[in-house]
Amino acid sequence: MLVTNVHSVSRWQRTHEQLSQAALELFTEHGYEATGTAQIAQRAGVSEMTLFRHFPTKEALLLTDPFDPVMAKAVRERPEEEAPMQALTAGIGQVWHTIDDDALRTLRGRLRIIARAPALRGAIERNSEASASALTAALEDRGVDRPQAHVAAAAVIAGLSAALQTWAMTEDADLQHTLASALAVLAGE
Amino acid sequence: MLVTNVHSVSRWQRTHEQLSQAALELFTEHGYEATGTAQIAQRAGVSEMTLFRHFPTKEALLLTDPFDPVMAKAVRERPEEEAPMQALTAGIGQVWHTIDDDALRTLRGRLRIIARAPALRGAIERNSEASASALTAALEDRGVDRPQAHVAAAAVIAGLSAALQTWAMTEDADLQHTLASALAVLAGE
DNA sequence: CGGCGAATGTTAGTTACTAACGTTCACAGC
DNA sequence: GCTGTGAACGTTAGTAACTAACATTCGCCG
Repeated sequence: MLVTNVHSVSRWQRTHEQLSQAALELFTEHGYEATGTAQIAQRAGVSEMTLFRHFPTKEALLLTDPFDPVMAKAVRERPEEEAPMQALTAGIGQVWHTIDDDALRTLRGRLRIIARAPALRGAIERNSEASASALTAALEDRGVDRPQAHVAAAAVIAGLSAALQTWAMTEDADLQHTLASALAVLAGE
Repeated sequence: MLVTNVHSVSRWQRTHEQLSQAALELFTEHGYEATGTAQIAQRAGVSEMTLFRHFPTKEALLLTDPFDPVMAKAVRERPEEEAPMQALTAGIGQVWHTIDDDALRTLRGRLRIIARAPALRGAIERNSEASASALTAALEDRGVDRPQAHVAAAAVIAGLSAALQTWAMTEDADLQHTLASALAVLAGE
């Protein structure tokens, strides 16, 4: 390290971001599979070991969704009489209007990398287990029993992922429109 | 090999089944992650290299679903006026009554192994990309446009997987009942 | 400045998976 | 029965993601 650092943010947080950014750069340049973990670590200016202390797997460098709790909250606050799928689609629908354009651009970039890497085809689903859990809990709070809540949550997350994937790979696609029609389908048309 | 073989089935098919069976045995005995590919190959009486010539990955030893085309056909034959989610749930619902008990038992065994292995949490979803594609195509034939078909298919498959997972891990669960309520939820209740 | 814990480095190893090339097996025609 | 030919298999050597154990440096507090 050449310069003495500003100490406003923790050291851990800094290297964490450096790693994340280095990974995104290299992935977009050479693709996911053609990029090695050692290579990423090098660009971030740390050792390979440190990389794995920050991210448990290579995949984890791509997947960070901060939207789960927000969606769960929205679902919990839907009117009681709505059926599981209705509450989910409605809750999610209103949340996605609140995300700023910058976050959407980076999200789109990540989705593109994922779509281009065969080895990552199921990565979103695997990652979004967390999202599904959050939504399952939200439904349970509404009185839906566990298995059914799990089914509905998993289904909606999968459908949402599919829609986002399409959006990311289509050149001139409007997110709001894509999402709206996807949620409509999920709600039973 | 000690005995000269009967030639009724091809050599390839025989080792293929030996590998599959050896894997299932070892996975149920020691779990998925504690079982090495070399170990599986050894029990099957072949080299590790041969294992990977038959199965592209370690995961592939577990995943073989022959139900896709049947479900797709059923969906295609649903009445025209049904919405995507309705056609899917109805079509799948009538297919699952036709599967014999033996197939269900082995399916259950496999699902249990998967559920017990953290590394395989998303394996079903990843594998069922094929299933999703088949259902997407079926919906397209019904006049649904591609993105929406993809969303609905991915959602239903994910929900179905979740239901099967619950069924496999619950001691005294009736498949037909579990499936019925899952499909009901997906259809919008 | 001195110390103490957090963050990182180093080394060595395991495991899934691949490439290149040599070897054996099953079955055809002679 | 003998041989040739291609499919199936073995061997060796290697890559890449990840892990464990232990040493080292960094950053902050007294």
